[in-house]
Amino acid sequence: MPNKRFKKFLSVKGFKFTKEREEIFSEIMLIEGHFDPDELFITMKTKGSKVSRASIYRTIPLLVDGGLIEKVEMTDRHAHYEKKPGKRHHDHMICSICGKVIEFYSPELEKLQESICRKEKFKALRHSLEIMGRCGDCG
Amino acid sequence: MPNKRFKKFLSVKGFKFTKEREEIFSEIMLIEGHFDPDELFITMKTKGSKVSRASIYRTIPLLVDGGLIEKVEMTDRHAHYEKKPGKRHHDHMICSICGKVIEFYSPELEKLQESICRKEKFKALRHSLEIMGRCGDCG
DNA sequence: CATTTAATTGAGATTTAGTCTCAGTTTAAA
DNA sequence: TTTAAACTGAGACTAAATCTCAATTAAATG
Ligand SMILES: [Mn+2]
Ligand SMILES: [Mn+2]
Ligand SMILES: [Zn+2]
Ligand SMILES: [Zn+2]
Repeated sequence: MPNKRFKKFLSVKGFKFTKEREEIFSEIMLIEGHFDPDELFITMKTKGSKVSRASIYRTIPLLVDGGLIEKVEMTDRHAHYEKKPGKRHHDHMICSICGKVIEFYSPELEKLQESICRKEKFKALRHSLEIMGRCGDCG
Repeated sequence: MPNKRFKKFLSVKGFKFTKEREEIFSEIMLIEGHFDPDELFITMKTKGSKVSRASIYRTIPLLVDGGLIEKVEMTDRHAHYEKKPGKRHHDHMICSICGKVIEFYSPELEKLQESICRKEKFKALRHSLEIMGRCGDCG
């Protein structure tokens, strides 16, 4: 389970493996698709969790650093994340009419980006590509 | 001057060409590189402008819609923009160590994106690609 | 197991980017 | 001109994210 990876990451970094962090982490692992910290907080609270909003906002960057989730930074005013393993990297098309999000992955595009970075002597760690426009349904 | 383009855009959309909008627009055109709305407000205020923060926040989306500026949405907590004409579209590599921003433009990459969108029946209007990592200087 | 200490927590205050309200003003078309 | 709709500024408001600090807890050490 990815639980092991999280535990490992924490100990390597000298952070503690607390029940709050575990709870937050495993709740996130249940989520299919995007989530935002506050909606996660509400969900957990509804389920009876005592974990605070502060702990959620503190744990999320740890998970990002540990490579377990990634920021997808939607068009909205607040940050969105999604878990990384289980779903390989992909980019987004976002319809500005209906809000639909089309996930896509193009190996050619990824390759091309890598070669561009190489040319600039830039060591890419992650990237975010969002294409805004109108989806097929919205003409 | 791009001023004409802005005026045209406003009249086509049925919006009014006010002195506030003109002032904001021409101030932006003076800026080389990125800016954020609040720093623009301070700059203008310092120069003696009476334009309100609200008008700045109201005018910026108009300029984006009109294709005169674009959101670059930096890693920060608030939005950044930059003027579009004079400088053709480009994407960004951002060094997470020193913060350096490398602007690049790859016609191949743009072409590839277009063809991917066509495949999804998605009509792309704009996009933002940010590659995070470490620049040459930062190893 | 008991001790110790630095990390972590929750509650709520604080910050701040961005939006909204509304009465008064301005634009531009007629 | 006149007129109607668009626009403005001041400041209230919203909400995402961060911070504060006293109390708690993980986990290393003996
Ligand atoms: Mn990609
Ligand atoms: Mn591009
Ligand atoms: Zn759509
Ligand atoms: Zn650097």
